[in-house]
Order: sequence, then C-alpha cells, then structure tokens
Amino acid sequence: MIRLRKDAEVTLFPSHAQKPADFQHWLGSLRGRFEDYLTKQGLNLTKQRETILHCLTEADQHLTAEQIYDQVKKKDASIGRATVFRTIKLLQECGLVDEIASLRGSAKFELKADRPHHDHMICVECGRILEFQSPMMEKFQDEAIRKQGFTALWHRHEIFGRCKLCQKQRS
Amino acid sequence: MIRLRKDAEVTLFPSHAQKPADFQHWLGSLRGRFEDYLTKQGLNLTKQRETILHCLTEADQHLTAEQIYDQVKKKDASIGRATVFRTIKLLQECGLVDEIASLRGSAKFELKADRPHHDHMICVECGRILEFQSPMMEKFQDEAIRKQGFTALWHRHEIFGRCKLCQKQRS
DNA sequence: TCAATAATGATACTCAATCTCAATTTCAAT
DNA sequence: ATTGAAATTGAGATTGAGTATCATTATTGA
Repeated sequence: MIRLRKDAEVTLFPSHAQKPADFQHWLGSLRGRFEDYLTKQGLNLTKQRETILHCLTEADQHLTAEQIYDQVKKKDASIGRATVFRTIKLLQECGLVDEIASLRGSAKFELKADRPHHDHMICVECGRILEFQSPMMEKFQDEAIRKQGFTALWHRHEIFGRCKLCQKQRS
Repeated sequence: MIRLRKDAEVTLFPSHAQKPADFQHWLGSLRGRFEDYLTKQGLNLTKQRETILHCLTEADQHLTAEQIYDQVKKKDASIGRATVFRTIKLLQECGLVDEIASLRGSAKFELKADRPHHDHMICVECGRILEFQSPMMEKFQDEAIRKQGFTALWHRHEIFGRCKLCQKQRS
C-alpha cells in the first residue's frame, strides 16, 4: 500500500513562466551552458546562435520555429531560416529547449532551462497552452518504465481539449 | 491522504493486442459501429471504407497511413491514397481508431475499439511501441484537468527511449 | 426514374522541416 | 599575423506527410 500526501498531487503553473529577477545574469548562465555543450561537441557559440538563444529568453510564451525566426530577424535580419531550425535542434540536444506538439502544423518550443518538468494542456479552440505538474503522475510513469525495462530519454504528455475561457464563450 | 493498492498501479500490455476469439463477430460489430456513426452523419458505409476497416482489424501492430494503404491495395488495388486518409479520419472521429505520434515523420494508428485506454513507450532505435496502463496516473491527470477547469477531449502520453532489447544490443 | 447528394481517385498543392552547396567564418597551430 | 582544416552560414532546392480540388462515378430517397 502506497500512501500519498494529498497536497503533493497536482500543481498548476501560470500560463507562462516568470522571468528571473536578475535577467542578465540568467541569460549569461544559459549562454554559458550552451557554450559548454557546443565546446564539448567541437562546435562554436556564434553570434547567430547567441541571438537565437537571446530571443528565446525574451519570449513569454511557447513559440513555433517560424515565430522564433520572426523575432530573430528583428535583431539580425541576415540570419536565415535554416540556422534557426539548426540552432533550435542544438538547444534541444543540450536540454535547454523542449518541444511541445501543437494541435496541428508546426511544433512549438519552450525554454526549459531550470524549470521543473511539467506537462501541457492545449486548447483546441484558442491554442492556449496551460502547464501543470504532478510528481505522483511521474512516479507511476517511472514505475511503468522500470517494469518494462525501458530507458526513457524524454516524454510528452499532452492533453487536448477546451480551456475554461473557451467553454464560457460557447455557452 | 490517499491510499493506493499497490497492485493497481501499473499494467503492461503485450506489444500488440490479441485478436478476439470470434474474429468475424468482432469485425461485424466494429463494422456496425462504423456504419451507425456514418449514418448519423448522413454518410454511407462504402465498400472502400469497409475494406480499410477490415485491414485495420487484421493488423497486429501500429501502422502508418502509408502502411495501411499498402495493405488496402492488396485487397483492392483501385482504392486511392486520399480515400485511406479520409477514412482513417472518419474512424478517429467515431472513436474506433487512435493516433500515436511516431518518433518523426508520419503518424501511426491503432484500432482502439473496446480496448482500455493505455499509453505508449516508443523505442527510438527500433521503432517498437510498447503499451502500458496506469489507472492512478489517469487519476492524477484528471485531477489536474479538474483543477484547471479544462475539458479534455483526448490526450497522448508518449515516452521515448530505448527498449530492453535495443539496450542489450548496445552493451 | 431521376435529381440531389455523397464518394472516389488522380493529381496538384501546401507547409514544415531538412538537405545541398558554395561562400564565409572561426579556430588551432604555427 | 598566416594558413589550412573544420565549422557555419544563408539561399534555395528538396522532401514527405497530409490536404484540397475537381471531374467522374455511385448511392440515396422521393
């Protein structure tokens, strides 16, 4: 028999993460982590890659690659689309960025950085993405993985439906 | 404090579902459910749609639309790709088929029919899809949905990693 | 029967994402 | 600073899954 504390069940997150108080320091530390990873791979932190990371830190919502590209062009119009895609992939590899499947079409991305793992509810009406966390859910997931003898690399848990606001507008 | 029975936690499924003993009866009942849905929508159960459903009942693994198309052509070479895509969509709408995101590229589909809800582990090496079920995980998920005031329509919970066999081959 | 509607298959198209490749930049070792 | 190897880039071509179009065929209900 497993016993659970009721208050440990589920936590809702605000719809987009709050920026750290010391933004510059935070940005610097992320840049450092990116550079460490690149160096380890024999790659360099170019100004394009820095610009793209910078745009992601400024975003306060989940963005598609195209939306990131639009933001990037405001800072440096010469950066190409391919570079944005390539850099997002690098950021995923080093664990700084997570991909979230959008309803249809292009994927959306979020800066993971040091945020705790969380899952998503995606509104099929307005596209809003809500975040939640449930350590107990993770616990049972891990149990399934262990039982199966599987080695998990990453996972996605996405609930599609209608958010509170869009339900109101319907009725 | 919530108390859980340890044996209610996690169930693993065999990698592909077993066929019901009375296959013909099962197929007939699925055909009936499909027809009911179509009729309700003012649509007809054509021989093409019947053939596609039939192929899905015979499959013993998760298939991409293209793979379903290949199977369908063995039964009736005149059926077009578009019809396969359209029919899969109809089968999803009436709850007979579920979509599973594959690692990359095309989606995979499985016949849901009366199988209990389950989630998937997807091996990034060999593409194998393993199934598991955790009522408790669902419970916490529902709690998050309730707290958020969300109305869930469907969800996907997919764990990507390496299966037991592919780990062995690596070491 | 026959008009209205549904369904089909071939093909053109869309769109995100990836690939190619020549040109440029960066780095490490002189 | 110079140089050669390797990394990086941007433009544009390409891929590939899925969708839209549309003329033709099938089905339905009056």
